[in-house]
Amino acid sequence: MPTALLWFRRDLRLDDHPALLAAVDAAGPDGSVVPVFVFDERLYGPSGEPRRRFLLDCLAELDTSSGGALVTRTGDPATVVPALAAELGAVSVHVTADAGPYGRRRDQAVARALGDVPLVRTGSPYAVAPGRVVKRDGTPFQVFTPFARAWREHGWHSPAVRPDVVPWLDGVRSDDRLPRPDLDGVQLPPAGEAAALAAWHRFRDERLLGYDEGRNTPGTNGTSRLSAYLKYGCIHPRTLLADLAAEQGSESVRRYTDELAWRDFYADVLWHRPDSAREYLKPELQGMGYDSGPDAEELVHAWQTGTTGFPIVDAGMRQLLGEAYVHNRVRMIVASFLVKDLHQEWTLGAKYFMEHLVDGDLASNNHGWQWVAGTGTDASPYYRVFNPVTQGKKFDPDGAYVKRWVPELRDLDPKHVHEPWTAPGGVPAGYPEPVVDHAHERQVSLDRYAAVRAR
DNA sequence: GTCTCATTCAT
DNA sequence: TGAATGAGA
Repeated sequence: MPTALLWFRRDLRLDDHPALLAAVDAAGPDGSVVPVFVFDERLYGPSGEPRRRFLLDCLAELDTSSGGALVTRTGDPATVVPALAAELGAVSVHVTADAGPYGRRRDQAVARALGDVPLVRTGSPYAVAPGRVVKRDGTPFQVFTPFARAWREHGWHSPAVRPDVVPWLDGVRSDDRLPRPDLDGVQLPPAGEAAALAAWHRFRDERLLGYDEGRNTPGTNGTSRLSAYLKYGCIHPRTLLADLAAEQGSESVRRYTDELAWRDFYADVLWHRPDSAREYLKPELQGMGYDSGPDAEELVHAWQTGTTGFPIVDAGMRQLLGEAYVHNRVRMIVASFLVKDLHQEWTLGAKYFMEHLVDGDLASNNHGWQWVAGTGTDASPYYRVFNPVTQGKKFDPDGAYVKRWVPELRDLDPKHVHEPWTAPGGVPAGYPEPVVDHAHERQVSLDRYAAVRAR
């Protein structure tokens, strides 16, 4: 009666799950599979309450779909996993490979601590496992477009077929449950695999063909909203790509595929440069002049709370606090504002995002911030400074997004909503005047950039 | 084969 | 500006 352990991490689903198939296979016809999740303070601690809550809810769903068999334990995986394996006399421990810097170290430690019981890594959270797509000379890509071309050429497996029956072993003891964070009104997406599939099907059937247009207007429901599900592996990108294959030819499908390629690209960059989540990929920009002191702290606070007086920035930051999510276009705008207008290091914004986002993913988030800051791998011919007013007018022309999140501006005519200081009655009561002069701060940033480049 | 250069292109 | 690529030295 062999027992195989299936250790879930960022793969909280049963569909398209190669490691699950490997576990079922290892257990054999008479054996059983024990699903386990380990709460690791190193990951759970810094997650922030929205992700902790979402994770707990995903695990509850996973427990239900595995017939109540899910075992949860708390502690250092290098201790907890071998202890459970010994307790059950497990023949092997199965995981989806983790490509992150901490996950790789952790898995090495667990594999070592398991001794004779093999830690079997099957599959990855990506369409193409990080490290696989390389240039002809074998070195990694540093620019997205050539990476995406090679990534498409490389291709990916079809989704793994869900097993008809999994011989889950019931009744294994779990540690005490962790408290479910009370988020005080934050609206999270419904958790779990079934919700992820439903969200995907709705997007695919109703909005995918309008994605090319819709993805840039935060006031409309134009994006897939799958990021939190992808983060926790409630759905695998291959499942999405398999469906997309049926709809080739449209610009929207190509665009959406590109977004999945960005996710793989950033995971690939992190794979090759494990320090790039914290360290500047262009180290020279670390020496730029950044602001500090009480005034700077007050400006950062205005950014964090959505009270900068720039409507699109405030709307974005309030969406972050209200939904633990921000529309992608707006992420770039608020990030640019913190780095270029408030002269803060990208690391400060990346950290704040990671504390509040339900979809917070180290590779996508931190490299996205580096992209905006101009410190990333992406070679840009100019120093990007987003203009919050122009961006607002362009991507939220009727002000629907701003008005949803900034009620103080609801009565403004669309032509004033992105620059309320031009409204006939001035800035509406209760809404702040702009905390900085964008034209001035833009110049300051450009000057500091020129200074650091001249060195 | 390997280096050098011109061309292309960047959400 | 600089990465990627392919042609030519």
